[in-house]
Amino acid sequence: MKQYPHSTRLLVAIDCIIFGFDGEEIKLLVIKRNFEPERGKWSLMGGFVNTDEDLEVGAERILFELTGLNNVYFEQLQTFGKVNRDPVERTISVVFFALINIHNHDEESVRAHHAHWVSLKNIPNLIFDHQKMVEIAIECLRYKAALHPIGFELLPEKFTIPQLHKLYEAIYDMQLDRRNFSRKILSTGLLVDTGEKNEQSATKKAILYCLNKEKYEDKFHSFWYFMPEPSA
Amino acid sequence: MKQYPHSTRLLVAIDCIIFGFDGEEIKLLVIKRNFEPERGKWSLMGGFVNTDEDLEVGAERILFELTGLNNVYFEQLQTFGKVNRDPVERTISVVFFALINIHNHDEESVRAHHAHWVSLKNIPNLIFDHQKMVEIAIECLRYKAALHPIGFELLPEKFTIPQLHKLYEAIYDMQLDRRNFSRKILSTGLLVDTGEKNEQSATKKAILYCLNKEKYEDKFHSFWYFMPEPSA
DNA sequence: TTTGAATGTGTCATTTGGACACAATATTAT
DNA sequence: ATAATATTGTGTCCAAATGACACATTCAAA
Repeated sequence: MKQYPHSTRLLVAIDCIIFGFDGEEIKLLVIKRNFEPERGKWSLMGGFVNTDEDLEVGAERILFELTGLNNVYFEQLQTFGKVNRDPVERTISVVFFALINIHNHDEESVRAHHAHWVSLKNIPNLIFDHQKMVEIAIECLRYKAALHPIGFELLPEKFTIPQLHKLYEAIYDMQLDRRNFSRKILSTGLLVDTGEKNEQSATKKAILYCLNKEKYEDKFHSFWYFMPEPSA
Repeated sequence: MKQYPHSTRLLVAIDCIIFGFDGEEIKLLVIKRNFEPERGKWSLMGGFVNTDEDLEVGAERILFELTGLNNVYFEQLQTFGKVNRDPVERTISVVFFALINIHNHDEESVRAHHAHWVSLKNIPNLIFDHQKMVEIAIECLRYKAALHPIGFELLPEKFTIPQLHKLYEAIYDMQLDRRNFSRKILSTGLLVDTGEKNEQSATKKAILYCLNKEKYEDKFHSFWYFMPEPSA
């Protein structure tokens, strides 16, 4: 049913950038391709868009295929469309990035796809323009995490302030004063003391917090940096 | 030369959201379609991606076609790919948004395309999902303008602080204290006094400033809201 | 010359942010 | 037991930024 006869149709792919946090570093989930082209090389997880499939649905499908997870946080990053980005045939790639709790994913699927978590500081060479995609995704993560409380997507439901602190240090690859960070995070009112403590600690056990869902939804879309705070 | 034989190719379009500022309001440039489908309805300016054309090049082509302008600020917004967004045939649309000096564009081309500048507060019904695209573009504009000095793209090279003030009030649709705004803008060091004054004013003539190119490039990529300022 | 609107600059109280000290908690070594 | 050590929670201090607001200056038109 082609009704725009004079226009060319192009292959449309989806690539997924999947971030996790192991408690020390931000990690990226990449696969070792066992298919052509570029078999044996590292790449992002991806696939082609099905004819009857929304882009977001395609992204969910691909994320599920690799991680076995269904309700993960993801958003569209950008679309890459340089003419020669795929040497086989011109392909437009719509790129998504996802944040998952690294301990939740299905290790079986990951093994099946020859996937590995790699440190952002030590990313192997990736095929095509995947390197660039990751760069932009990191920048986007830094952006959003500075303005919206999305970092929590990388942590378990219950988490401690020191964990959160390490997470933000990892995202921005910089040292953040522990005490000022704590004050700032607590002042948002996003954190709720669960009454429990992190029993895993070898020293003083930190308080386990969870998110205040209401405030979370509220604050999610406010950013206000250059603009003044709405005074009511 | 199709070498991914089992995948379906899709139509890929580009749509452009073009913002301008008339001194009072942010305006959007929309066209009245004189072609099918939806002839006679309002829509964003767009076109299909050519086979041998990068996405950005396509966007430039479309922007030039409508405005006659070549070096305008634009960036990729997002890609829209709902299965039924175009009733004729499934079409993926990569959306760009551009900021132009409203007084620079080629009125001839604009007339030829039956295009009009409409106020953001009074946008006519647009075809397909173009309404949604515009919503997201406005949000994106607010985002970026809060964090990066992109507002200047909407003004002439030489501008006054009151103009800038009105621009930001228009972008955020809110009142901003004139004096605090002035202080904040001046403290960035981005503005250079040209020594000239706005002769058009009927009352006190405001100082005309231009951008400090160096600081502009410097500051363009810093955003720092949640994160502390780098202390050097 | 006066008037009125717009523009440039300044003041002040409050809040926020960065640097840093110290007390509390829990494990391990003595 | 007790001390030593590492980690966590909370507080203080000062400088800088922010929001609310006053006042003086400039220009065209009355």
